[in-house]
Amino acid sequence: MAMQAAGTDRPATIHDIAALCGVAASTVSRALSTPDRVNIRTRERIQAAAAELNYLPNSQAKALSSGRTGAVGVLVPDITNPFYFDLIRGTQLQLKAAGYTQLLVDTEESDEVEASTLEQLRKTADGVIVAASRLTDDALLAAAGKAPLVTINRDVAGVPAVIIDTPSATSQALDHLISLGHTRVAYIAGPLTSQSSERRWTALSEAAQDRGVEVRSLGPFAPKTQSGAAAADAAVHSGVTACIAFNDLIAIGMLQRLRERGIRVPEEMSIVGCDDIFGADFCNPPLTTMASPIEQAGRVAVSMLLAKLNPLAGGGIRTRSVMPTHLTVRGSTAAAPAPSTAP
Amino acid sequence: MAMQAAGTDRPATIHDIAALCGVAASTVSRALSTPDRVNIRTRERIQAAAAELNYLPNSQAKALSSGRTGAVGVLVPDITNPFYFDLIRGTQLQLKAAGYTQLLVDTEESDEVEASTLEQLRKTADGVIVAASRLTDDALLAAAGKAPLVTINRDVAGVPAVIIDTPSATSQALDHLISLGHTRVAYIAGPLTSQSSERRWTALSEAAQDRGVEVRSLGPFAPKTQSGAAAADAAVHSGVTACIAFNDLIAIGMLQRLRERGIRVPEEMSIVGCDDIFGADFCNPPLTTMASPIEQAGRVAVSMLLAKLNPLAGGGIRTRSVMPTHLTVRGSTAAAPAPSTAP
DNA sequence: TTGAAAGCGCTAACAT
DNA sequence: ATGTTAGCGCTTTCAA
Repeated sequence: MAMQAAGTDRPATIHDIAALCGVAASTVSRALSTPDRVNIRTRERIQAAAAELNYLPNSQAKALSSGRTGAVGVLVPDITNPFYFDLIRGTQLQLKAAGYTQLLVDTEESDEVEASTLEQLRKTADGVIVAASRLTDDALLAAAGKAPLVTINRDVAGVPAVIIDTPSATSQALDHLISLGHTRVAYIAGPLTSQSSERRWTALSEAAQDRGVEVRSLGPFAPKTQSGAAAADAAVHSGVTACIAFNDLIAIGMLQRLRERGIRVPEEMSIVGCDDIFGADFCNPPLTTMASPIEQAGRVAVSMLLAKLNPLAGGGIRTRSVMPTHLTVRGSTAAAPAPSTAP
Repeated sequence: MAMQAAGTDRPATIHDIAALCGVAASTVSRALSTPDRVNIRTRERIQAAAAELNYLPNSQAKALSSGRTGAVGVLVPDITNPFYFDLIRGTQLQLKAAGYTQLLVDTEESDEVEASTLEQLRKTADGVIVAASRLTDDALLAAAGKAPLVTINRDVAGVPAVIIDTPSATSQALDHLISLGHTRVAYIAGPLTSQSSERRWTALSEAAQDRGVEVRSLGPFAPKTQSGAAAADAAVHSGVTACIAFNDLIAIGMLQRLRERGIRVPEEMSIVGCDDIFGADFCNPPLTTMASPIEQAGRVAVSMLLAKLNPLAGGGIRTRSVMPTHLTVRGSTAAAPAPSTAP
C-alpha cells in the first residue's frame, strides 16, 4: 500500500521524509510537532510524504531529546483484585485519549516494590498515578516532589489526590445496620498500611459514638478472600451480629466461611462489604456493599496528572477530588437476631 | 545518603561515573552491561561509583542506541475480564524476573485497536504477547513476521502459541453431562472472531456425534455477564436440559437470568462454564467449570518469547505449548430432569 | 520560514 | 583491557 524508502524495509525516519521533500530534518520535525511554525505548503508536502512513507515517530528518540516520554505509570497493589479493574480501565482510556501510554505495575502490596518502581519510573514516565499506596506519608511526599504524582485513596498534605469517599459511606452502612436493629457491630480491618482502612474505622467509630452503639475493630486482615475465614471466625467469636468489612474480597470470604460453619447470613450475621466489585451482586447471598464510580476516579486522576504535565490551562489545578460513595443494599444484611445468644 | 555529582541534582549518567573514576564512558558502559569484559578492579571501582552516585541507567537512551527497549507488550481483549487477571500476573512476574517491563494494553475486543497497537509496539517493545487475538490468521502471521510474537489461545501455523486446551475439557464436560443423564445439550458460543470458541464447538460436536447425543450451538454472544440473559432465554427456548458456555462470564450471567425467571439450576437446567474465573466458586449455585493454570500459561508465553529474543540457548525453541485443562464440578450441574417438558 | 549543528545518554565498532 | 569515535532518531538552539 505505502511505498517504502527505496530498497530498505526499516521504518521511515524524519530523514527519509526530509530527503523525499528536499528539506532539512529539522523542518520535518517542526512540521510534525509544531505545524504552525512552518510554511503551510511545505508542511502539507511533508505531511503527505510522512503518510506516504508510513512514518511513525520513534518515541524513544523523542523521549531522549525532549525529556518527555509520553508514558504514565499506574501503580496498583494487586492486579488480581477486581477493585482495580475499572480503575485501570479508566486510567487507560483517559490516557490513551490524551495520547499517553499506560505503564501498569503490580506492586504486590509491598512498600519496597512500590518505592523502587517509583524510582525507576522517574526516567521512564512523565508522571505516575499511585493507587492505595503502601508508602509512608513522608516517602510519598518525597516522591511527589521528584515527579508529577497523583494518588488514589491516599490523602497526604501536598500530594494531589483522588479520594473515594468510603468513610462517609461507612456511616451510612452503620445507620443501615442500626435501622435493622443491630447494636453490636464489628469493623473488619484491612492492612495496617492502608490509609483507607484507617479512615473508615475512624469514621465508623465516631459515628458509633454519636449513635450510642458498640463497634469494635477486628484484624488487620489481608484484602483477599482467603482472609475471610479468619475474619468470620473472629466476628462470630466476638459476639457481634453484623460486620462492616474493609472490602468485598474479605466480605465474600466471610460469606463462604459462615456458610461452611452453618451460620446463616443474614439471619444470624449481617455482612456489609465495600467497593461493589465484580462478584458482589452474584455471590450467595448477594452482598450489601458500598459502591462508587471507580472508573471515573481513574479518569479524574489522569486529568489531574495531565493538568500538571501540561500547565497550559488558565484555571488553577485541582489538587483534591472526592468521589461520592453510596450504600447498595442486597441480601447479606437483615434485621438483627433476637439477643438470645447474648453472653 | 548518596552523594550527587557536584552541585547538580540531575540524575547521574555514565559520564559522571567515568569522570569520577577517571575512565572513559565506554568503559563504564561495559562495566555495567558486560562486566566480564573489564578488569575486575576497575569494574569494582566503577560499580562502587555507580552506587555512590545513585546511578540509574536511562532506558530510553539504551533503547535508542541498542535497538532493544527492554519492554514487552501484552495485549488482552478486555482488561476487566477476570480471566485475564492471572494471565497478566503471570506475564508480569515472569517478565520482571527477566528484567523486562510489561506494557499492558486493553484492545477492547477490537481488531482495529489490536492492529494499530501492534504496529505502534514495533518501536516500543522488543516483542509482544497477544491473548485471544481478534485478528485474522493472515494479519497475525504478518505481525509475527515483523516482530517476535507469541499468541495465547490462538493457533496459527507459523506463529508460536500457548494453547489452553479447553476443547478437550469440553468433551469431558459433555461426558459429565451425559453421565448425569442429559441428552440435549447446547453450546453457548462466544464471539465469532474467537478461535477458542470455534475450537470448542468443533470438539464438542464431534464428541457428541461419537456419543450419539444431540448438541446445538446458540449464539454468538459477547463474553460478558450481560450476555447471559439472552443466552439463558435462548437455551430455555431451545428445550435443552444443559448448557456448556463459552466462558464463566456468560455462564454466571445465565445463572442470574435463570434465577430471575424462576428456573432452578441445576434441577431444571445444568450449566457448565469455562475458565474457572474469580467468582466461579462463590456464585449461586457454584459453577461447574473448566479450570487451567492460567498464570502458568502467561509465564510460558513469556519464556517462549524471551527464548526468541535471546537465542543463546542450545536447544531448539519450543513453538507451541499446550496447557492442560480439567473439569471442576460444582453445584450448577446435576441429573437431567425427567423429560416431562418435552415438546 | 528554514537550515545547520549540537546534543539527549547510551552502545558498538574500531583502534590501541 | 581500555579509549576513541560514531551514531541511534529526534528536538532545539542559533543563524541565516
